Amino acid sequence: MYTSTILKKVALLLTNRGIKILKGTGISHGHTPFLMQLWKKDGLRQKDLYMLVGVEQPTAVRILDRMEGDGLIFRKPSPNDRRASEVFLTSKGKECNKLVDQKAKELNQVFEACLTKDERAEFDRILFKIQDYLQR
Amino acid sequence: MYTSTILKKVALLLTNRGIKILKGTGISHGHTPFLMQLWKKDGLRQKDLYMLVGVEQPTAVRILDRMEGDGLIFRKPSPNDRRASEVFLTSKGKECNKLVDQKAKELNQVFEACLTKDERAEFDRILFKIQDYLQR
DNA sequence: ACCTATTATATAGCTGGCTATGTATTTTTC
DNA sequence: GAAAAATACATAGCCAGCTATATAATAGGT
Repeated sequence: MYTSTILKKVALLLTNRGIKILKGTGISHGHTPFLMQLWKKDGLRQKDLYMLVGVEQPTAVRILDRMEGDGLIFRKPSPNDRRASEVFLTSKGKECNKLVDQKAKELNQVFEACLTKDERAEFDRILFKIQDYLQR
Repeated sequence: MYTSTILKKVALLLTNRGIKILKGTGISHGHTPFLMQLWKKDGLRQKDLYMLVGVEQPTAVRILDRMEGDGLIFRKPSPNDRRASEVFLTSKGKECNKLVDQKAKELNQVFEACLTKDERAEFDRILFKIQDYLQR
């Protein structure tokens, strides 16, 4: 059994659990990494956003389109660069902060439920190591 | 930073690397887990296949449709149950065994390149533990 | 034997990942 | 300063995940 196979399977199981946890909130699991970045710093450009989130530009465009349609964000043309648009949270986008963070913590409790503290620390450390290598 | 976030990000990076590695082979990354099961045991029912692969039934149907279109597999109505179809490898599907396994090994070398043997063993062990928990 | 429930596959339609390409606006280079 | 290169975003179209639902066949209960 290849490590990449099991890793992808676990990621899929986690994603599906995350979807279930978010059901009924009106927030999609694809929105959450964008929301998290915007809660940290509002008014980012699309480019900054998709670099931080780690997806390609057209993926971000479509997710932001839906988030805009759902009333979570709005785009404003950048005053400095007419090619660029800046992304801002609506009040709805700001207010769901606590709810979504609670749901994210709930998902993350999977690890607390099945791993020891040492295992979690080691797991995180190894994941970052792999990420660094793959993004070298 | 949540463990689930970094785990999903690493899985995405790995998936994309796998896609690059498979480019030019005519095999899609979604096909490989199905091929691997069929190399072990040919003539499985669709149901057995998607259970083993760990995806939902409609996901499997569509991937098998494409694999059939690509000449990797064919479906045969089950003699025992007229609802079911059994999935068989074509000669093309059988012959790509070595190539695809080599590509899978190549992808898996990511882990050998950035982790020690002990880290790999620990990482696998933890992944299986999480998988067991999520599939409880 | 029939009617119901279950099962196996297929279809429709959503989300989120990608590459390739288009369009408008900088930025760079000469 | 004009042409070329680069950049920011949008669009088109593919793949792979999902849920909900349809269809056909089998299995079960009375």
